[in-house]
Amino acid sequence: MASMRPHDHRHRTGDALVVAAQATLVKRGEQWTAMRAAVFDALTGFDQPASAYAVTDVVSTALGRRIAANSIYRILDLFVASNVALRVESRNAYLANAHPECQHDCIFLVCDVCGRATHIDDDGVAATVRATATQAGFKALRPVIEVRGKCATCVRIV
Amino acid sequence: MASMRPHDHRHRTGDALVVAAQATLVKRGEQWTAMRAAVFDALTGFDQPASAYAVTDVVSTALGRRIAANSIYRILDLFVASNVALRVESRNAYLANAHPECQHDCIFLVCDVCGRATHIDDDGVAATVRATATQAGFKALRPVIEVRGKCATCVRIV
DNA sequence: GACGACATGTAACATCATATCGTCGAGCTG
DNA sequence: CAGCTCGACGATATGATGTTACATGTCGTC
Repeated sequence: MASMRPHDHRHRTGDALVVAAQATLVKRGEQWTAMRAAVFDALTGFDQPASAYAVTDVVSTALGRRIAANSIYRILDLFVASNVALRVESRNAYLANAHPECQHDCIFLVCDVCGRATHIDDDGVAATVRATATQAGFKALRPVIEVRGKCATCVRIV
Repeated sequence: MASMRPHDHRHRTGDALVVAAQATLVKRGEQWTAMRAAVFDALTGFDQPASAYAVTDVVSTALGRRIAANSIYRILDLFVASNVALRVESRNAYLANAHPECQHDCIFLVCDVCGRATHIDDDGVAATVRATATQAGFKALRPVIEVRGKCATCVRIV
């Protein structure tokens, strides 16, 4: 199946990722508040996409006081709009974007066994999907490409 | 962008579609009850993907008594499992499958303006997505390919 | 210190989905 | 026919997800 090789930017992790996220937000004229930092920290602390309420719990614990879910939603929405976080539509869940500085139509491989999601950027596949939409007279704004199945680890185990 | 031409089975409508849906269910050893018929009718009555609760309202009106949401969910789940209905993940909504007799990884073009969804079957695109997952060591079971954007009509209007 | 802009809090509500257990009727079997 | 089982559906509750409206806080600036 001919598709461009995914380009090989590094997927950032840890502090470097936080710095990148902050920079991305600031570049958009948004603030990097303690609250937002806490939400982003919470996101990076999960090993799989987290629901807004799971994030709420973690942030509440981290800050030592109860945070309302809608505050978290606001921030998650901002993050998604700013490409700092991503939303897995088929799971109603969020994760930190490992490279907020570049824009992709990303693809999620979501394991139905362990719940983990692998985020890959294959611009070739995305372009194919977009082109198909265009052929149908449709103006593609945001492709949602998620593959439900089993990850390499879980295929062996289950 | 090379992709197979979508094959040209007819997308069924109206009574023919109901018959096809019924046949599909029966072939799986499932019953075609009055309740299920009402749910399917409701689905075909919408011009866009409908939420389970919207279906509930329509079915309740049609039957002249209040139907509980969980009954509708049961039936919708059965329909989806039987390929008689499809679920738009990015909208938490359901629609009747225009050709329940054949299995596809279908693609939705979801208009964010008017809410309508166009259902296309491009096995080439789906195969590309599946292949990409496979390359990553992932066992693809159910690709979710939905393109959010504007339909041809709404692009002109808005 | 008054003001504006924006972030966050509070509360209520709306929507989406599942769990559990009870009832009913269709079809089987003795 | 009596009694049984089984699948479909009902009733109720609850949990999960997402939104709205408005109040309050915080901070930079004049």
